[in-house]
Amino acid sequence: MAQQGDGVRRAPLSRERVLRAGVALADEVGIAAVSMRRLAQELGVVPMALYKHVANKDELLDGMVDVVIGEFEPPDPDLDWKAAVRRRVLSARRAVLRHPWARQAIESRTRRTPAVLGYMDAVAGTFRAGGFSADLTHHVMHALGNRIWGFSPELFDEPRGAESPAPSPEEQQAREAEFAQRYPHVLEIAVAATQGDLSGVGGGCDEQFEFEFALDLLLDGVDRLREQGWTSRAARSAVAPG
Amino acid sequence: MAQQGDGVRRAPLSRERVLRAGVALADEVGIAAVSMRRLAQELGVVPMALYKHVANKDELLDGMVDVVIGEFEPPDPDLDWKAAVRRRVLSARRAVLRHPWARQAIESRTRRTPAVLGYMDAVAGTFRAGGFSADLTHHVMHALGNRIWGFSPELFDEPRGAESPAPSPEEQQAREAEFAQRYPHVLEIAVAATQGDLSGVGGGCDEQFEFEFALDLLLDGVDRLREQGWTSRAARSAVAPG
DNA sequence: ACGCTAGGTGTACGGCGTACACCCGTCAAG
DNA sequence: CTTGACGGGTGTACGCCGTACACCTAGCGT
Repeated sequence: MAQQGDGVRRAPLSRERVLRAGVALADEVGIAAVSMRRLAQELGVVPMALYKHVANKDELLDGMVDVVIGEFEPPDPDLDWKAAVRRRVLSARRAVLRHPWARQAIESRTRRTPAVLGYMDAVAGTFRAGGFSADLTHHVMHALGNRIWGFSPELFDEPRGAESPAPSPEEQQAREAEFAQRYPHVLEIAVAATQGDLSGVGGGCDEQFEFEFALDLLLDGVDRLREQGWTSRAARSAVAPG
Repeated sequence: MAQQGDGVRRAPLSRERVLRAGVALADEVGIAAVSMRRLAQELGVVPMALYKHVANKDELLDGMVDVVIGEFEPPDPDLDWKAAVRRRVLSARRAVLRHPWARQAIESRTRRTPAVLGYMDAVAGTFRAGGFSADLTHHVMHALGNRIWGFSPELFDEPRGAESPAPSPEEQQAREAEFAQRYPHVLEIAVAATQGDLSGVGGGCDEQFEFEFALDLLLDGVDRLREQGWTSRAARSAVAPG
């Protein structure tokens, strides 16, 4: 604990503290604004001090991802495989939504840290326990892809940052008309998504619903394959050209 | 064309030329090594010259993505919807595989450039023409997510960069043993994927097969929904808690 | 009392994106 | 033929970044 009391003696750094501060900082200012210097400042410390706890910035980011993964909650072990996977994935989703930078961070890094492997192992184990062959489990993990992490790319999400603030009503209207002509189908599905309310296309889209839609589509699909005793060998030969 | 001949007079820059050079450079050295300075050097020009053709680096990257999208081939218009989507997506995949940095770039930017919108519109239009409601089309687009771009996250891909080069045979074996104990299911599916050849887990995984597996799973799933006259309204109310 | 070590410090380097002032070749108008 | 505007390449400079390397110091086991 070191002698305190002589003014403002700060708690000692540690890898743990550095990573947590990194997560907190990214939550506040976005991942792009997280730099070693900024993080050090936040911790009341000189930049190089961080390097005693993380090897470099890449490892910092990996560690921050691990912190988020640590927030995933394991599901009730009594659930059947489908419910268990669903719960686990939706818990992952909640964690990722709490840390909006995490999606990007998880997508961009491919380091297989113990936390990453542990999570993948848990998901794979759930399929195996549910009667999936290792073969099918493997393909299912691939098919779920990002969805395992609780997110999927948002096709229609808001353009970031401020744009031209007020494009004048008639210009706005002209722009919409051109859009309708050039991208009729995009417009159409945007309308379907918002039930007619077009203020900010994409803003009215229920991401959670979309996510569960796709997740269940995949889970139901693979359930069917499992029931049918699907194997990749059979699939390959069925498809193989004469 | 300006007078040439007096030695090595270079062709004038243009937005087109800048973007193409950016693509070529990224192909060669990876997206991380593409900087305004490096790109300028490649073009035999001072860095600031680029800013006469692209507003900033972000716009450069958006433009480079557009170049890749421009390589996507539209499918034969006589194909039915499923085959048409499949062809279009697999063509997108080929383009993205030609430019390995593109996946990352597409994932990380959310700008809706005309090229992006045009592509989305074409895909959505194919579903609509195939008898999908705008509603279902919307959800299907979401469900396909990244897959529309011809890629999906590679769960198991190689760690990048060189690591500790030779970890000594017995240490290697100890490491594998620990791995097997800690991540049994990951190991199991890795074995299934490589049919027993564990040299470089993940190296032996047939990405193309995985991709088509997931794509067809989704396409067949949504085909079923379409046949059943699925609507999101019905789905929501069927699931809504009493 | 002594030296080891873990951990925080200070300085410095090379690279980045890009703001801003400049300059020069081309070409239309006078 | 002169002129002046303008599109596009140049040069300099600023403030950020990650991090190598040498250093210092407090606390501890001996």
